[in-house]
Amino acid sequence: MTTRRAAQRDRTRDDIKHIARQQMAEVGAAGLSLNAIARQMGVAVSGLYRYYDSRDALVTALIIDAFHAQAAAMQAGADAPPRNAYQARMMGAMWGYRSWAVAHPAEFALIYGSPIPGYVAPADQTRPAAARAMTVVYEVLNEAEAMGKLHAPADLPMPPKLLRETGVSLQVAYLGAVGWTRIHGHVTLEVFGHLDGLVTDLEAFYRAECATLMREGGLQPD
Amino acid sequence: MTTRRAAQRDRTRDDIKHIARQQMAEVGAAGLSLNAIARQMGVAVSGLYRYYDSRDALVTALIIDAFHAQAAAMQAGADAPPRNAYQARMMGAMWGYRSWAVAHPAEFALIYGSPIPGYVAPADQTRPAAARAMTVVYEVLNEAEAMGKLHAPADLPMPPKLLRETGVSLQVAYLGAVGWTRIHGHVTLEVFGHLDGLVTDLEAFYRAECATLMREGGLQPD
DNA sequence: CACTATAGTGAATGCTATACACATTTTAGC
DNA sequence: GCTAAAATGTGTATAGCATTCACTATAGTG
Repeated sequence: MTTRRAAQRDRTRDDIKHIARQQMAEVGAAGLSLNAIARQMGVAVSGLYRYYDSRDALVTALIIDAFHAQAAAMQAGADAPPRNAYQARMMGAMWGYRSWAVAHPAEFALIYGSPIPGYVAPADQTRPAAARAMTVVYEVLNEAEAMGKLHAPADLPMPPKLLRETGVSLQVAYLGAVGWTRIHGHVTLEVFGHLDGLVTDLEAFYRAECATLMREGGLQPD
Repeated sequence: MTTRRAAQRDRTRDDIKHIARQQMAEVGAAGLSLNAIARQMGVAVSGLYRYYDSRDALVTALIIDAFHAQAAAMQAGADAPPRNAYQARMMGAMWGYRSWAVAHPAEFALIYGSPIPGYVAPADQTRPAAARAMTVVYEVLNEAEAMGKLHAPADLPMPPKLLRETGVSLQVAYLGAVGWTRIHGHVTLEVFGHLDGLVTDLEAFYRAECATLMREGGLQPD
């Protein structure tokens, strides 16, 4: 129950992650090097293994952090407008998704880019973190739906397990999935630089797509 | 002007790329290893440098091939229906985009996933290859527009340079960009496994999104 | 047929992750 | 306050990686 040493330990683990994020920003997610981290920390590389079992374990920790960070950005965006301004809240969440991504391209690449060579994410740890983002959206949509402000066309069946476990309606699940794919398409192309020269004003373009999406979902302007 | 030796050389280069693609399918794009390729070819790794200046040079070649392969898949999809069945041709191109991606996930990751650590693509070589896919779409949309079958809302300015260089109209450029972001969002999430459990029937879901897109663009059923 | 350009080899360099044995420091129990 | 245990950190060793270079064997060309 001692916390003197445990606290120190946590601090070191955070230091490692912090430097790792820094390096990712420079050299990219897959270029993460324990040696480089140790060098910057002024410590022997073998010592890092006291804090993370392997490079993969560190990557997993970074992935989970990244999912949480993005979800937090979305939550903040969704919480800013008044409670009953559903469209503004949705817009806030979607804007948070993109803002976080363009501000943290390497961490975005880590969670949504190509999988790292030998690495396989331990689903039991990363899945819950990944689900948090969707939860933010579901929350807003649920409330809008309860107020009768949502009229999305859901002409396709959705996974029963998803509906059961999240408790959302068919239309909420459908709109969530459609919304995510659209939003994500723009964001991932923008972050990886594939929209350069194709679009004039990336922010305006994104906003327009979000507006279209909400119109389609029957979410009226507040 | 001899071609005896040159042909042999080209054949070997293709062999290398072939094995590289094979390995990418197993270990992922960033996990590509010259050593592993040489081992499988039963040759000394240093010998590979006679054919590609570096690992990056090989990667560049694979990227260009991948862009062309996907564009070819789209072209084939667009060419299958009758010339004046514009909606079917668009659908064919979009279906080709996704089909190629799910059939070649590693190569898809190579061109649209997170950038490889130290690697920077030589834009002068990869850009033209990357643009080919969009050209396929532009071609169909141009013809549909000329026939008065396209009514896309283009409420945003598009890059003048793009319009000038491709010769497409504002609405075609706009619909192309919107379409790509949507399509790509679904495909990239599907290929990287992020839609598992979120969507019941991935193909039906994709088709529905494509249909929505074309309806929005004013492309009538043929 | 003889010459030469090329293909291919093996060794060397300097990265990387990881494992292990050892030394040092810090904490906990008495 | 002292001692035993636990945790931290180091140095070394192994194995895999990309890349360079000097060298040899060979195949294509004139």
